[in-house]
Amino acid sequence: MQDRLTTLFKAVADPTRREIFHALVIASSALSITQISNQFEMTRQGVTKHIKTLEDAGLVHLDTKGRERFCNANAKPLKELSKWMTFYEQFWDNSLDNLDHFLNTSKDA
Amino acid sequence: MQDRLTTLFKAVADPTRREIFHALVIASSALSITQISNQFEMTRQGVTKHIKTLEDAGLVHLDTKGRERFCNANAKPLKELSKWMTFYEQFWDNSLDNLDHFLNTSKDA
DNA sequence: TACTTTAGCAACCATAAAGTTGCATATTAA
DNA sequence: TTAATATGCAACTTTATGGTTGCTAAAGTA
Repeated sequence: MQDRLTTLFKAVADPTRREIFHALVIASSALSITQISNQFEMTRQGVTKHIKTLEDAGLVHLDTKGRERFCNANAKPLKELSKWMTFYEQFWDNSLDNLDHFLNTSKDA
Repeated sequence: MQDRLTTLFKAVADPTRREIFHALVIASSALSITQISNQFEMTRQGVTKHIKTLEDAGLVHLDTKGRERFCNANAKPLKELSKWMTFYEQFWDNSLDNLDHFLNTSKDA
């Protein structure tokens, strides 16, 4: 369907999803779908969809206990985004001389 | 309309846009819209739209010369994404102990 | 057993997004 | 001045996306 990087970037491109993810990261314990829903002005089903997207991206892990599903954040996949950006870091501060730097640092690699 | 982080993440969440951006970053000189279009199996208008999105995110700078518009990549805005991720780095390798680390590093801030 | 809570699933809606075609316009070349 | 090139703009199509409502089922509780 779509590559991992795209899945990850899209998951995080939605502001609501970033909020949910953040809430889970700083939560003192795993939160159920309903608990998360209560923190947002949105239906439970809406939250469920976002959780699914985050889960697909590997940013959330679900743990079913009885009738509840507890969500845990997993920040690890963000490493992949960070890694993608690494290449462009060399161009951050010399946007006008992209070529030179690129050639100098990669031609003999 | 939407916050900067969202604009940025969305710009970069599209694989075609990442390709265009990459092509511009490693290009030896600014490329015109037509020149970029020739590198992609897409109409010129399609590319124009992507360029517009990248421009809105600040990742591309346009420079009109005569009837042509030359595009330059600007990687600087990626810093903002990187900055966003910084907070979550502390959770990369201890996804199960999010709370503890968070409390230890931010409670007295 | 009856009631309540947690959640999934499906259908639906509105809007955004990716990409297209067609046409008008400005600039450059012949 | 005529032709060719580079582009923008607008309209349109298709498919995703964010969100909703309504219903069903499973798991606890009284």
